[in-house]
Amino acid sequence: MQREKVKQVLASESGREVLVKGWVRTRRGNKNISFIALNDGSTIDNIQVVADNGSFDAEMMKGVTTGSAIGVRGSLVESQGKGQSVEIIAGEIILYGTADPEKYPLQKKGHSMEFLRDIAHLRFRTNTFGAVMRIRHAMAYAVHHYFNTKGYYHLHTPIITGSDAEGAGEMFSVTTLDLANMPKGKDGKVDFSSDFFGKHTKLTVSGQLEGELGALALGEIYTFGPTFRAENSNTPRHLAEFWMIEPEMAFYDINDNMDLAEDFTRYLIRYALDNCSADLAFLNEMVDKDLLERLRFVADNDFIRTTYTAAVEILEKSDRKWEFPVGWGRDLQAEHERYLVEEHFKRPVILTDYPRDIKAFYMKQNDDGKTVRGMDVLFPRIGEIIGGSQREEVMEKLEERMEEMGIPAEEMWWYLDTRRFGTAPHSGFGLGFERLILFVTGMSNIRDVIPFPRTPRNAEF
RNA sequence: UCCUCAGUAGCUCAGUUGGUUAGAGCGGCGGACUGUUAAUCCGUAGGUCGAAGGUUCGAGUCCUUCCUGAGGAGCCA
Repeated sequence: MQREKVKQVLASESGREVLVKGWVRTRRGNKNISFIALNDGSTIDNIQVVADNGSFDAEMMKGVTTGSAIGVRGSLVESQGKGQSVEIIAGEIILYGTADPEKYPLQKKGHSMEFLRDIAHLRFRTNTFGAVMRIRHAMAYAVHHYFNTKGYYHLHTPIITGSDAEGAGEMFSVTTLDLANMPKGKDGKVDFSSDFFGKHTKLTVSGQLEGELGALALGEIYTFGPTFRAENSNTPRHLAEFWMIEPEMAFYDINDNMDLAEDFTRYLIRYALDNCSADLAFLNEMVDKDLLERLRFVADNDFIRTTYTAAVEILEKSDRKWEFPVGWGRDLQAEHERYLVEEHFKRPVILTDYPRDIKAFYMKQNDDGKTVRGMDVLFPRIGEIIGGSQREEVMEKLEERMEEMGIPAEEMWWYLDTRRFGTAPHSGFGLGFERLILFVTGMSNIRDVIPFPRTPRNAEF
């Protein structure tokens, strides 16, 4: 007999034999009858299995407890009780694996997110993490679908890089040298010439620079891969290992870039609303009562687009007391961004044209000599979800900026070659995948939207 | 990394100005109930009070250091 997924069984007509396999969420009942809520991960909903205890081996039935894995063959019938439309009257129960109730850490009752983080290997078996992981999958699929439909190519940029100049944060070193006995050069520094790659290599902090190389030949590309930042960040919005989506497009200026960023994020949110309704309904009920309303609002309304300079004026005119000073040339603090998004505009905001001195070397300089064509997309609750820019395509200006900021041009010869040979206007951005999932699920800590979070002092599992 | 708060049973927490034998709910276990929905009811076991020092006749409670976690800030996606 063919096994069916709970999702299909729940959606199907009663009056037939079915076979399901999954994990027991709860078991209720008395001496004579058992009600088993069975979940197989295909949907947040459980199927109720009704078992006449007398018809089954008593020793086997003792093993059917919360967390155990079972298979059930039986007839699908209209439920006599309330709370579900159909249920399975068990004809045969196969006990695959028991879960000692005295030791199994998951209970019928809710657990704190902190506790579940300590048992991240088992937390997939909770309603919340099942929902989050199904949504995470749907969002990853939607990313690829979106770009494929638009003619973008998925480019696999390297995880291991020899470049020192990505400039997006502290990096993890990658080496096969003996850590207890590192070879030293005459200057006392580590000599990497005998290392695996013959040079000092690190884990990537961004695929952007390589992405630009692809875009300036293939037209439109995107990356979607892991990214590593060795920053000692302890916040609900940062991970040391996270996934980032970085589209890069030839012949796109900053306005085209903004159009894409907005269309892309609103598409993803609409996709979740259209395809993850059961999981979102659960999260809306149990995690964040405003979730669905917020998602619909963002999907249905245009983002505000304004400049850094205009934003500073808004902040200066407000009668709010700022913990950090506001002024042209200063970077916006979290409190400033939150005010703009959550109180002043009350919707997502795209800020552009930042002072050049607070942004990266590769951003295109404006004619005013003061600002660059960078853009940040700011979302309610989570702040910066996207950072991007039009890239500087003029060789002389790029070299000048690198010189000013101490970026070694000789190590970046391959990057500069794209400006040397057939340079063209181009743009791109980075979307933090986990921050997107945070927004879409209504979860409050980024460690709870990735299966196995890597944060300072934590690489368990 | 900085600031604030927290760490007591498997989980979530209470524990008074320092005072006898450290409590509750849930979960587990045993029992009752022929249709339950986080079932209900009765009973029961379960503790190195984060760690190490210190103050005191006496420390879960006060002090010091450290560890761990959370929230805020910075870095950013």
